[in-house]
Amino acid sequence: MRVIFMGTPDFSVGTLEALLKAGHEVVLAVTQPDKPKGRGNSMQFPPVKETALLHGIEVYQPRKIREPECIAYLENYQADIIVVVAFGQILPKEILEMPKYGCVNVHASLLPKYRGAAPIQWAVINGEKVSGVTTMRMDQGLDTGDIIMKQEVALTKEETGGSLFERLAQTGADLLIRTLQAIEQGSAVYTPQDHQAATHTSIIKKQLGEIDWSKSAQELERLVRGLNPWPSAYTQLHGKTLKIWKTTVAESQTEEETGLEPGTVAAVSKNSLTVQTAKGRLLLEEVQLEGKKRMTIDAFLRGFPVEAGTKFGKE
RNA sequence: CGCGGGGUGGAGCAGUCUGGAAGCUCGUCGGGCUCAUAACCCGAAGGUCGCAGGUUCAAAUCCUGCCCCCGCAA
Repeated sequence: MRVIFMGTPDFSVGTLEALLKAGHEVVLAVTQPDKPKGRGNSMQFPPVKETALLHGIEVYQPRKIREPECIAYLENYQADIIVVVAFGQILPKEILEMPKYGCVNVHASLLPKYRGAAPIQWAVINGEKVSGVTTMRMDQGLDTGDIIMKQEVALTKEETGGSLFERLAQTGADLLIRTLQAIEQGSAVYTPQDHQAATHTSIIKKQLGEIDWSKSAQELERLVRGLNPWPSAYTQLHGKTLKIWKTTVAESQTEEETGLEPGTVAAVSKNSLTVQTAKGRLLLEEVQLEGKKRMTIDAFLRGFPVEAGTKFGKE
């Protein structure tokens, strides 16, 4: 099929490549404008642009896809279908109705659950056992279109936002190819969503990573996993930012909660550090002090001794 | 030129301001103790102090340029 692809981040790249591999004719890649990124604010291409250029696909980077001239521009390509994966802009009705087969979206959750911006991280943060990807025919609402296919993916105990991201990107790419096949053969079934059962996720802000020690150890352990590798969970130690990359919930919680304030270092040995939370204790296993590299807790403690009773968080 | 921290034996750090013998906590290797051990005791190896210039009797330390890593902000 003649396909226009819309997407921006790494998550979209797998699907774009799958489309090409499956022999579809990708006539245009639409992606967000280049933005200054990284240290020194150097300009960087969005991942989809990188990939498109690599395969000699034309790239289009409108600031506002809604503009009439942008819409007219897309018309020229006479695409059969538009595939949208994490594009980052809302498509107007004119575009949704433009291609013969409409616009198909790959969403990284089992709709109608986790509609919205960051379904992957939230699934991990909320401790879901199962998540997945859904393909749907887009309509004007946010992730409200009719479902075409779903594929479940089980989360592991050590799942991080990053690991699930990769797995769902791959799963999504496969599912999209199968979805296009079904559409082409006319066997696709469009099932309306159960809007009553819908849940929404909010966009992840960096501030979400600020550890609130008055939560339970289990919640915090999930938060750390969900926000790894981006934007990461963090707290403060002696006024410096300390990123927390990996933790485990301390096992034996039998001893009474000793009255330690949440955020207080409950125990230190030469290769472990245990912090009191509102409920249970958290073992820090991998951390990164501001300006330093990420390191295991024993390495960290060697060069930066921490005493029991030290408080984490803002003073 | 957005702001800031840093590069010191294999790991993590101190020392730099106030130039003048390479330090700390570990790891590694050898020996000892022990029923035993990741514990304890004794000893050893291992470093162009990121790179290149400069100042000086003398530079990890002061000056200049470059490379690399990282935190914040977007």
